[in-house]
Amino acid sequence: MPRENKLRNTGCPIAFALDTFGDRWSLVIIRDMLIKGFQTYGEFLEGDENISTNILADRLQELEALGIISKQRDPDNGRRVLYRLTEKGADLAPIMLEIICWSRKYDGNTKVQDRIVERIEKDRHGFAAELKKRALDTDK
Amino acid sequence: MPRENKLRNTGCPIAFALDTFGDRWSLVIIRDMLIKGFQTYGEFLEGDENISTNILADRLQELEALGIISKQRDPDNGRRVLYRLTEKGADLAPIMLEIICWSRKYDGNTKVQDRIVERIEKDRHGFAAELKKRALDTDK
DNA sequence: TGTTATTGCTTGTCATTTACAAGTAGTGAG
DNA sequence: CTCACTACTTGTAAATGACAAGCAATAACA
Repeated sequence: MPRENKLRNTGCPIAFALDTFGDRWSLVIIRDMLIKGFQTYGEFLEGDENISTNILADRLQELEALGIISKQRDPDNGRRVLYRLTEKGADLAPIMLEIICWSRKYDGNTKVQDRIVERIEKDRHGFAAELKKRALDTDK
Repeated sequence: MPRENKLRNTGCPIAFALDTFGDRWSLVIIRDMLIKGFQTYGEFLEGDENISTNILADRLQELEALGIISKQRDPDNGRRVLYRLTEKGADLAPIMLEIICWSRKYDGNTKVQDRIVERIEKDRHGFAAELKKRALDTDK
């Protein structure tokens, strides 16, 4: 399906969200930024899941076009590009946390630190806000 | 990518979840079951998003293999097959609700009834539990 | 009991996307 | 002014997706 016909525009929030990040890689990149604090192409590339370089480049461009992330040359090192979450991107934190809980319940292989889980169960909202703040504070 | 190599198995809950429902259609089907109460192939097929019949058949089989849904012939009408969410599937309700909130915030075209949004904001947990219960109670 | 309609699929074809490998371009450091 | 680092682009073969058509089992009806 060509990219420009990708949008379903049915008014359904689930369809809209899937048109935005409904693929195998977008949320992995967003996780890298939101949870792991990654900011560069190289960091994404060396993540545990071994994303292909062309797919990574494509997704970064797409996520930027969708307003989920922004890019900027590193002022301190001109050959480095810094990717950061926008507010729209950082607001995916609550979804991310619910996904973590679900996977932990149903995947024996999933590893999540106990303190993370406790934190989510005790105060999802506050934890999401903290992740969002941290992601946005790397801005200048 | 061949289906059997699809699993990343990195221990990351986000990657696990995406390996389960990280595509353009799986969550749409689950939404149909969880929110709209759809149960049959024909209902899914006639949904607003116009899913292709081969993709639908493939996803239903995959979701069943993953333990997200179960299928059974309708005892009252032998040419009909009833698809239902398992507990694993119904437990996706909290994720679904967070997605609804996010899309409503960022997609001007998204239509969600005000009472739904109020219900989510007021008591996410209780609302998710209600959706789950309703989905599982269609069982016999 | 034979015909027709309903329901849930399968098959075929072509376009698009993915994974993997290799190569290129701009920047900075020595 | 060469060399390495960082962020990409390009090429290719295989897998997946969308669209259209057809098939099979069950049930309703004559």
